Amino acid sequence: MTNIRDIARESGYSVSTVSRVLNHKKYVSPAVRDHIEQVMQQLNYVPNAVARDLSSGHTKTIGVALAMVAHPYYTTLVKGITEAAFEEGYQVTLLPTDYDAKLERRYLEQLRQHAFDGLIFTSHSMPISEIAAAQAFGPVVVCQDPGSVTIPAAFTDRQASYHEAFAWIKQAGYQRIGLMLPRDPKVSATASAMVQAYTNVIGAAPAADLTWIGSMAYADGRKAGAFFAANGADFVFANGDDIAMGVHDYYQQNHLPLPGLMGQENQVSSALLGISTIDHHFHAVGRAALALATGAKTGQIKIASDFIARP
Amino acid sequence: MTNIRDIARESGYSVSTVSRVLNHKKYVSPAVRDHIEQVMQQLNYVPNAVARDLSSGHTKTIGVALAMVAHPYYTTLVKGITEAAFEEGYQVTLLPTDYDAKLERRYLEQLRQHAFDGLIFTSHSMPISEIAAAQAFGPVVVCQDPGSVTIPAAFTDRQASYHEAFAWIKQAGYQRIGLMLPRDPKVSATASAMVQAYTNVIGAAPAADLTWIGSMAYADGRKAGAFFAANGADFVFANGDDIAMGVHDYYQQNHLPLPGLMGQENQVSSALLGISTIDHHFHAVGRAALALATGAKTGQIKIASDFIARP
DNA sequence: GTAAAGTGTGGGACGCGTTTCAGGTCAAGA
DNA sequence: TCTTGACCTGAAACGCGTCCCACACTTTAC
Repeated sequence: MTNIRDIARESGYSVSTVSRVLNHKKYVSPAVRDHIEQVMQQLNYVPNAVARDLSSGHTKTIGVALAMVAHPYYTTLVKGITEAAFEEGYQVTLLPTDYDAKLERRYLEQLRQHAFDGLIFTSHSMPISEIAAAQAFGPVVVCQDPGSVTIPAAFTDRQASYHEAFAWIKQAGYQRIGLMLPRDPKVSATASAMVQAYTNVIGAAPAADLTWIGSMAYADGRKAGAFFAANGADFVFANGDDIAMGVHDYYQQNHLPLPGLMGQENQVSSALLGISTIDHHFHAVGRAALALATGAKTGQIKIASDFIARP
Repeated sequence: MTNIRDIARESGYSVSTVSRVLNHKKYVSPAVRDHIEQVMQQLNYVPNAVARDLSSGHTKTIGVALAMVAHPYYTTLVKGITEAAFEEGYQVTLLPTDYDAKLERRYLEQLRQHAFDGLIFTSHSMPISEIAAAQAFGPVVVCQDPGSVTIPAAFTDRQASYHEAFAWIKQAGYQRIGLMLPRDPKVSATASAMVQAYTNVIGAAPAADLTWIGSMAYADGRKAGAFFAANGADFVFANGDDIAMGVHDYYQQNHLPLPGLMGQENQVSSALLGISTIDHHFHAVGRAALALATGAKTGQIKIASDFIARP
């Protein structure tokens, strides 16, 4: 591999001048520029990206920690992040966590080692306080409401739309309202937000026989369908449109009368089923998160979510 | 930022010894090791990842060029890639192309500059011959059948399942079989494979009034539905389950008699509609592509796809 | 006419870890 | 006793650009 010093020697100019040519800077006479460019061509010279990063002190890369790679929540978020990153000249590195705090810590350590310029946690299993402490290593962004913890965050304001959604359910006269949560509300901010809204609006916390914990995809919806059917739910509020569809299918295939249904994420499936859903605008959240990670914006960015009622 | 030389000076040992401690190498006496570790602790030392990459000559990063970030084909592929990468100690950087050959070239240039150790094209708009030529820059992998071009490739053997699918359609007695293609078959290998199978099995190339070009997602399916309804198709073979669902919805909402339908990708939606589909096993393709990009495997890896018939 | 400003180049330090090679010590085996 | 080899440590080169500073010369500007 030929390097910048080879070019300098071969062309008869200094490394500084070659560097100037390389970076299209001023103060190089046209003749010299041409000559050096020719030599670079001849020696098939390519500047080394890693050396550049080392020298410049940044990588123009943002790490994105995500629990699941192929899941609509993460996919949409990543799309927003990637899109904004591209516009800003950053690249995005995917860091799978599988909800493992150990892995999350490993990625924070990488941030500390300057492997990337910033780190976005699309979800996190570590305590938020620990993540906040890691800001000493570099820009860290979370995608959930950090509460009183001081840390850059981009997230949807779920409460407003959750309240709206439950009010809608209540008004429709449903009595036994089932709730599907992605994970235990003790560890999942999303789940606890749903429980809280349920409790506030309906007037009581969801009963155990109306609460399903651990739903990520369609197949979970089918399993949950059996659970809710057995427990006589007349409404099921799922944590995703595909999941709601799973519930729907269970009832239908077993020729049971369908309960009321509501999903989240505003995917194709809820439109198909004609059920209500909530659009959390994760794409916008992703864009905001990227802006925070690069330092283009600071503080906390709350994005409104929309309750989409369908009769 | 304190560096390895600071540690050497402060501890009274040489840089080499500190490096040995850092990398848990043999030939450091326990006492010295302890002492140096203590100094590193005190000075809050963290090795610089970029300097390491520069020195070691690799980044342990694989670039993944993809046309669309939030699309089931790419998502599934990326999941397979990421999963395998994690196991092998590699990281994955997402490189959005939006089907733009210019961007693809830019990423090849980055490979040349050693920004990553390998590059996977999940799809490509550049001519394959040009990509093959770029192998001089480093490992480049494509995810489509490269034909006679010599380049590492991981892809699904679509022909077998496409043939099976069309044979199934033919046997069912359909006469006006509509075909939905993601892009122009002149530029898309996937599209041309579909056209070829259609032609072989049905006995004639798909007519213009039965061919829809440019379908990526559900919404395109709805548009195509109008097209096929107007042209009297009695069957529609879509290039995705969600797309097929779009077609289905168009017919249903306009109270038209449903045509036969078939999708691809074996997603939730085809199961819901009870229509046939093809599972291309993109997850496995992704894993194979990663193995090729790291050099763990070589050559071309063809993965069988499955035709899933549903009455 | 002379100071100020702009232009063109080079030297060399800096960012930072890895690795090769040399030199020295000490104990086990012949 | 001599050899061999494992063990410990250091000097310095290497991977490769970037950037500040100095120096020299040429234009403007007043």
